[in-house]
Amino acid sequence: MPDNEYNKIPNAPVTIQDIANLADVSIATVSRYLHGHLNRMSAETAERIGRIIKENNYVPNKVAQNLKQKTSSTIGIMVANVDDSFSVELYKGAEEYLFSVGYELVLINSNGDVDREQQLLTEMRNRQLAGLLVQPVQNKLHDFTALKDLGLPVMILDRHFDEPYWPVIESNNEEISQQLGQLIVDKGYEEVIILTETVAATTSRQLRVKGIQEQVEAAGLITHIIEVDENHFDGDAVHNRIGELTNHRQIKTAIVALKEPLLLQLVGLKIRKNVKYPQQIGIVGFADTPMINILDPDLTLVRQNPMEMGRMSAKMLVAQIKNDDLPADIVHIKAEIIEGTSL
Amino acid sequence: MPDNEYNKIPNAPVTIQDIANLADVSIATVSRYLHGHLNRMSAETAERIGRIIKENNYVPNKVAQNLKQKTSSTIGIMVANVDDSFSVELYKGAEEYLFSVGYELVLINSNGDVDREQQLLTEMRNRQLAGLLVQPVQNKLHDFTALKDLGLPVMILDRHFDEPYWPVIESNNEEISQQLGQLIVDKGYEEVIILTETVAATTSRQLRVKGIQEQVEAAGLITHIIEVDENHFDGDAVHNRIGELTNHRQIKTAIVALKEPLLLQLVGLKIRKNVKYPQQIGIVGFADTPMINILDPDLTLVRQNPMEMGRMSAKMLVAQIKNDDLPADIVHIKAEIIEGTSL
DNA sequence: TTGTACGCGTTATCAT
DNA sequence: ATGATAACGCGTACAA
Repeated sequence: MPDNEYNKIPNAPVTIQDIANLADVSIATVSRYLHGHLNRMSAETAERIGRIIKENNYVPNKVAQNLKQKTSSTIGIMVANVDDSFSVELYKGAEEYLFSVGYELVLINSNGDVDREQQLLTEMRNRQLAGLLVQPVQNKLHDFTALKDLGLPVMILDRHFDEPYWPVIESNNEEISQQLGQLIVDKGYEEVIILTETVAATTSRQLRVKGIQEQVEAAGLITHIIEVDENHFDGDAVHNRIGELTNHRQIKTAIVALKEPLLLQLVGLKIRKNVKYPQQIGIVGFADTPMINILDPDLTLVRQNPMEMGRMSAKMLVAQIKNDDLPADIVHIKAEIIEGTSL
Repeated sequence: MPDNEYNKIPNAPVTIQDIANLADVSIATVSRYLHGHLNRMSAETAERIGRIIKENNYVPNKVAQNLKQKTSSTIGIMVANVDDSFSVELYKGAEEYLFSVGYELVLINSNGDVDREQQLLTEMRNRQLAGLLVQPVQNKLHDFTALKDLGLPVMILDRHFDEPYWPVIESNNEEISQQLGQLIVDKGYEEVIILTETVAATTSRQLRVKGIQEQVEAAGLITHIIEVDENHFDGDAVHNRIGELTNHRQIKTAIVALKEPLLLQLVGLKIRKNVKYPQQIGIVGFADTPMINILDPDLTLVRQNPMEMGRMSAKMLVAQIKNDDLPADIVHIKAEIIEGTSL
């Protein structure tokens, strides 16, 4: 049975061979056309091939291309928590860029779970990825040996390891925290309470605490840290603890939430306990979605730029893929302080 | 140059051929092993192949598999808005299932934009997808002819078209809205205000309005509809409009927000305007994230189950892919009313 | 300017 | 019980 356009089953995808047959040239010529090597054929053939491709709206089979070129066009982004808008913004920024340059982006959710992250990393080899963006849950390079062994191009987002290996994209956590500390000092606060999850767990928290403390303690203020578990937030306990540190002594205090959900909790607390700011208590926090402003347009916020982080990391990843080198650098994306009246 | 294990470049992926060489069998035998046809070889060879596969931790190249089998193992999910937690939950449910059965899921964001959705649909053929989950922005089948022509397995999520074509997964919008209407009646409200974006735009809004109105008007209550644009929400205007419809006439009124962001706006409004419920004004709304409860634990909510919707749609999509048929059905996933004290 | 033929890693048919 | 081999759709030396 001859292999031409007359014996195709209906709706079967049209291949480069089909186009070649219809245009009465070889697949090599069609392939050249597809890759823009128009100078290697006559103007007429080029026109003819182009027309026939349009008519049959042929599009090359990416799977075959990938097999031939030993690459895949899909990139993975392993985020710490899809429920967190920060992670979603990382994704959006990366997706926008990658889509524009012909990659697809697969979202992988480690869900803030160390074990799940570990498992996904080992399963990584099954997926056929060209590269990986990671917002890690763990912070030791050692935990990522599975990934190292893969020899895959990688970018680290939002956090960094004890030991540099892959390039990193982060917010300027320390710098912006220093600015925040200075702002608190300038506003005449006398004490600072930092509300956060376990500080030791991530580098970003460490840097934020460090930045604030440095600046604030240089001005002679006292800082307290309240460590909580976001998933088991005990509003009353926190409220009492804050009470101990403030009311009883009539001291003008700034409360800093290092993460959006905690800021949200804080706002909820403020509403229920009917706290007024900023005469006595000032509130400020890290938040990345406009949503929280719907609720309280007056909040003073530190806003990061996760979308830009995603975009930048995607660009650098593609550069890595193309050059196949590993520039172990750190790029800082600037955060900004949006002043409301809550601080 | 002989093609065996001795001339491999370091770190090159190990192939079925490599395993065959090492095990001193043909690739056919290895392939049989991989597909579990252990009865078609001696126990010793099976053991040997298995061991060598482990030792070299070989894993089959999915790209090659896909090329051979004329399928890809990636599925797309085109959501209306990644900033909306509902869409994210759809994704999560689908991903969880698909991952477990060996597919990867690519998230595509139409961003609530009709033009972008249209463009993505036409570009769909470039991506090599096994199937597509769609949470449509448009509601006319006609707008999806590009997709129809592709002959791709498709599931429609959260909304449905004027004309059935692909199977649909939805919340039981009408039913749950009737229950909500009944609850409002039972609680002794005298009027109902529905806060929503343009009703005509999506079927789910139509069904919700219909369900509420049916039940409530059967009991003789009056309903008002306030249509707003989520992206240009004018709190004062809405507050004034509500004022016109309520305070001035001292009527016990229930306000229903058909969508989480609107409920959030409503709560923000309530806080700023210092409204008390439910003596005079009752508030209830559709919301799918626990987040809103952080803010106000007392809210009465209608909670859908988008994660289950995602999971179910993924299952049905895979079934479609395997059978290659199109059961144009509608599956309803139950929503539930979570009673707080705000209504 | 254009065509032939091989290989990418698998699967599956047909031999032996 | 096992092996040789032809596809899958594409890219690209190498020829012509």
